Amino acid sequence: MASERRIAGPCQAWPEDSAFIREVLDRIGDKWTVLTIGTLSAGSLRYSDLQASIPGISQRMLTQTLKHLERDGLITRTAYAEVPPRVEYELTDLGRSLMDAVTAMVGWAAAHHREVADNRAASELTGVGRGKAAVSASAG
Amino acid sequence: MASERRIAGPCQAWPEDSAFIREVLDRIGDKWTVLTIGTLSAGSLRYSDLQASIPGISQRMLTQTLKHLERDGLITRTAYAEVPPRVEYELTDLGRSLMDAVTAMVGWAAAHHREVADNRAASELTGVGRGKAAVSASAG
DNA sequence: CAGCATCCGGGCAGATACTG
DNA sequence: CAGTATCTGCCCGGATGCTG
Repeated sequence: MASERRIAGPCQAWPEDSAFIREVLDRIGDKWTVLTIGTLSAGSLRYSDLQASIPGISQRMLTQTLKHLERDGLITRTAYAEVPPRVEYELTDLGRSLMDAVTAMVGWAAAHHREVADNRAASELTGVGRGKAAVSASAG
Repeated sequence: MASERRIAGPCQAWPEDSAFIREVLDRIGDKWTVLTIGTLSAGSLRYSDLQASIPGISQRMLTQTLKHLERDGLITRTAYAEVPPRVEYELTDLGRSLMDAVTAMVGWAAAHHREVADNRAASELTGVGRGKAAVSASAG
């Protein structure tokens, strides 16, 4: 909604400022960012919950990811000055808007990662995309 | 279509195998991959055209990206054994299906990258997500 | 034209130890 | 519980030089 001013079809060259793609990729293209946003789609969660919900993540990466997301206004951080410290993270509207893209990505992954893995395995056998590729002879 | 068996809503924990997300992120989460797929959405293109269409890309990255995409069955590579060598790359159906996700991502980027940059600048001033964050005092 | 091989610097990201 | 700080290895990614 309210977006595709550019791209979205046949486009030979990028609008010279493909930098904003880099911007977004540096953010949502990150594995941990996607997982974090997806996890936060459930609603407000605290630090330890996030760490528990995202299997392989380290404190460093979780903290860093959360900070970046907060900096960019994708999530909010609420710290309660209690005796047992408690900090809750929640998606902002902007963060939720990003969820659409993330969901599309995750959806594609869920739907096609099998195919990809299959093609990958097949390529290993045939040697496609690996070393010298077979040349399709054609009229010259 | 035919995808969201999981996620797509309130999900506390990832299905233990968030590995497939890593899979997809390692692929389309890459800046050059996104740009390459987006560029190939125009149709069949040759190596030099791709390099010209993607401003900052190096031969190394272009070649690497193309190989990975070919390995995964997202694009096809057709080499013509002519005197002036010519190689054309084209998206497969699988590659085109990925375009939806990529488009969503790019669309979000185009629509909100301004907001993100804005929030980012504002955070720099207030110190949010940077060093010590202000603690919101609350009832215990 | 369409690649490949190599060197090399920078930042990403894990493990570990410590703090409020 | 919710982080911070540091050390370090690894891989990304650019620049260069060479081939078919």
